[in-house]
Amino acid sequence: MIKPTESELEILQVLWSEGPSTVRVVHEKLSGDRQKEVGYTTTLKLMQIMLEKGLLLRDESQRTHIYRTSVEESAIRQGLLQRFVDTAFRGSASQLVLELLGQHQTDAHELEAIRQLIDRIEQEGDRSADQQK
Amino acid sequence: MIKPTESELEILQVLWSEGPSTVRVVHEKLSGDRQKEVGYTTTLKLMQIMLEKGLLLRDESQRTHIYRTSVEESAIRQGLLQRFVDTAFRGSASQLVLELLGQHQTDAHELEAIRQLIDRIEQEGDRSADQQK
DNA sequence: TTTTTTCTACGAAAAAATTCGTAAATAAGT
DNA sequence: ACTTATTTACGAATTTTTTCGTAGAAAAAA
Repeated sequence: MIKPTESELEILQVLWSEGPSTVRVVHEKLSGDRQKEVGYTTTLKLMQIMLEKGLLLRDESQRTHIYRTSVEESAIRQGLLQRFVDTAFRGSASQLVLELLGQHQTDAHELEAIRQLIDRIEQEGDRSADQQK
Repeated sequence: MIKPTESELEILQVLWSEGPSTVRVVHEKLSGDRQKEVGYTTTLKLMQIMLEKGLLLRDESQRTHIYRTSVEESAIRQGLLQRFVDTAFRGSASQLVLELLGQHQTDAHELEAIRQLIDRIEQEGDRSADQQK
């Protein structure tokens, strides 16, 4: 399974939100947003490694290369999430949500959107026998 | 902030679910559950390090020491979750929930538990809201 | 043109995390 | 008693991740 490291994930985040970018742009975004203050070549090196790993692709037609992600954000997220639920919450999704909604004041609209999603999922699954305890 | 590594977290999980245990017990649990096959002294060393860090406590009154966690599971979970939401979902809790529910792995029980949780939160925010949909 | 800046490549150092071997002490088994 | 097994302590090797320095090419600025 694809498992980006923490630093790699930060870079992926930037590329997902900014689209294909140069090392310079990514580096400055990281320096700005976060309290992540590292040298330029550090970011460069990381992105080169990610290229080797196949996590990124790049356009080398210009001297200044342009990198883009090779993986779907949702695919990575799913993998990370699955792993996270397993390791941090022993597989209990509801426990995770409980914790999450407990600490953030998720606003009413989002809450409602989530509830509707649950309704939809439950309906879809209803054709198979109910599993209620 | 407390930040256990992945291996440390696995050990914490065992101790949270099994209660105070010896290295032997933890080690065997890890060997069994997972495809985590390491030597006994590796587990021992890890737990000793965790002791130094203050992540664990131990009873040394017997030769075979008994370790227990010094931190609340929920406290660790909160920290991990906060970090996870930030790094993997750029801080969007609702996005995380949506992704989570999108995965079909979430079974009916979990879904229902989450829905009830949301109902409860919505009620707290607005007491005159519908109870049922 | 000459100088300065910007970029990539590359190697390797530094830091963090994981792994294990060995020795000494205690306990258990025969 | 004596042999084997279990446990801790400790140091260090290994692996993974992160960091950066240096060199050379290309571009931009002066």
